[in-house]
Amino acid sequence: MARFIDELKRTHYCGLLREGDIDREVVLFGWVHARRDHGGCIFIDLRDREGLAQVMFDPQIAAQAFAVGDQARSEWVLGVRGKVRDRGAMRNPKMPTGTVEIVALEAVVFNKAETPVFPIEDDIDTNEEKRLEHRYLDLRRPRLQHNVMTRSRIYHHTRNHFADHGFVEVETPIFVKYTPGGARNFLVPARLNPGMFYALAESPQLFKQLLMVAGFDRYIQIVKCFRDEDLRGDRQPEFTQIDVEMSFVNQDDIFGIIEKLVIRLWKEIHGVDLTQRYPAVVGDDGVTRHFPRMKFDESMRRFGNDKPDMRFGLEHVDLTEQLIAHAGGGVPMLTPIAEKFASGAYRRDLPEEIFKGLRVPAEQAGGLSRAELDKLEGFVKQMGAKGLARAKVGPSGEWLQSPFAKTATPDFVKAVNEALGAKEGDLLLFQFGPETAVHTVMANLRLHLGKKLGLIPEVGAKSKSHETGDWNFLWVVEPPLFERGDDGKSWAAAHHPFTRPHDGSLEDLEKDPGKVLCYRYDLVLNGVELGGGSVRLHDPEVQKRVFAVLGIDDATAQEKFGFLLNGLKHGAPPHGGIALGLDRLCMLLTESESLRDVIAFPKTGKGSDLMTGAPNTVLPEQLAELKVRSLVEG
RNA sequence: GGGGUGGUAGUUAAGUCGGUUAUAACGCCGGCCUGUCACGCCGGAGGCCGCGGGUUCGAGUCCCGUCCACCCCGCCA
Repeated sequence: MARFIDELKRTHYCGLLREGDIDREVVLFGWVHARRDHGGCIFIDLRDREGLAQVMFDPQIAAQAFAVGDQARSEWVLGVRGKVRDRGAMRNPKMPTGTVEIVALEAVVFNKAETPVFPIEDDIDTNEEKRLEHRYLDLRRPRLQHNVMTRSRIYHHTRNHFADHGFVEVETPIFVKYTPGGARNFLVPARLNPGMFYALAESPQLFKQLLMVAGFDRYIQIVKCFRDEDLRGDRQPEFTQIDVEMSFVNQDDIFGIIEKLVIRLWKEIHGVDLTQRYPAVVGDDGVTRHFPRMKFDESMRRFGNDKPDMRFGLEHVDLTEQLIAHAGGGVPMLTPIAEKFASGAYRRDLPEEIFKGLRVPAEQAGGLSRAELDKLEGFVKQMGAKGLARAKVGPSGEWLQSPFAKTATPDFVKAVNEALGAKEGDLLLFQFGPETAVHTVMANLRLHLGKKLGLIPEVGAKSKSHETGDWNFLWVVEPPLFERGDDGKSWAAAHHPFTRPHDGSLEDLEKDPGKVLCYRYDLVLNGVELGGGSVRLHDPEVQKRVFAVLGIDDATAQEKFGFLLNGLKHGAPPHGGIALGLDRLCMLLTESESLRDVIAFPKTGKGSDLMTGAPNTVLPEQLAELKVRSLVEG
């Protein structure tokens, strides 16, 4: 074996051999991808991270090499010295290296391998469970190799981009002080301080603000974050953010640097020039903008969430005004809501209950059978909806097959039809009740219908979205600063309490907290939240007023966030920042269906690592050393 | 925390109304084959039917519980 590696160094990656290498003597190292034995001669497709190359073993040419090829099996690790030759008429147009093959002159078995649990190729239908158990095999598959290497290039371009713009990369602690609010924290027992715990940082939020106070001016970090919440296909307990903070900037400045990064990444990774779709627009204020912006309020009204997928229609229409104007329109289910508005119990500008409709145009609605409509009702019920009122629009605009049809007044029907733009054959779907519930149901219903009706391009390797340029970016801006607390009466910070209120909203802080907007923003791509951030509150007076609304007194604020507040008192520059979800960015750039496909060693929906077996129980002695007792029976 | 789907050979699946020896494809092993590239031909091995209880003369199949994975809601920036 000493000859290979010590004397014979690799000269080429298998997957990169081309016609230009013909007649060269090469040394290749790789895995046996496939072996075809013809008795006299043997073909082996040798695989490395760059791809496959066909190696031909001929006993007439090299008996020693042939013996290796004869013995070799799937996934054995080989070294081959050989000569590249033209395959002539025998070329394989399906392979990038298909015009050439390597005639083996000398070969070595570095290692044998057990029969692989599943084939090392794309488009396998093996359970994800099996794939995660043997992740080292899964990662050998070309698609995951590509994803992991693409991710590496994303790190590289991201760091270069920020370095080019004068950003300083700083590491912040992972073991941090527990701060209340937001996501649940993972806790780490502090052995040197019995009974005490560190929290794993859910983000470097407070530290990056303090780096601004420290004067670093522009901060970047590609950083792991930890949140102990329930998981999804697009959520992991540990994930990576591109974390950014800048001093002496406004919202436009932050958008500018992020838009440039995104444009650069799409150019470098996909070769797509996003500026064709999103050319620079210089506003009256002299600021250059690329991506469109939408106010939070408009997004909720039209799409029911703050991350609209604008690649298709099926927008929502708020019909609460029509409901009020027609006193419930004769529909018993709707009348109580109208009465609440009439009596003044509900405000029109901040309604507690609303009535929304969604129109499925006739050409798409025709494809939905009665049974499928009933299934839709099941779909919304699993999200807590009481039902899914619907109506088919008749020739004269009348409602058919509808629970509202019997009693709805003609004027109300007409008003609703007009608001929705309803035409004959259209299907109308309605939802009414508490605002947040209606929005959740309608937003999910819209996405569900979009997929079902084929209005959203398929995600995955077969997707052509990077070719057709269906990359739909959007900034969602100006959300409310506060939302109702769990009790429905108090106020809680919608983002975090250090977000700067909108200039025009300051007078509402005490009068009408629900109306206060703020400098917070999310970057959305094709309905996926890529990241978000805010301009921070650096005025101690306004900060005090915000805490007052939240019911946090000075002592409590000091106890919870003392270190940040102290920092802000010592000369804090105006600052703001953003964090982009790197995993999601990779997912979209590699057009993967799951976050797990862009993370080398991901965890399952219960947060376990099927390969290593984490988390696991520990010995009583280990707990004792940490002064921790488990409540679970061993 | 709630709902849905699934777990049978190494892998992916079939398995009817509860009834003889649990099927198939791919993979694997052996033999043959010098131009294959989804190589081909002949032969063969391979099973705790997720786990634990129950019903029954008899359970892969029915019932109860439990574990695991995936998807959705809640939760989560």
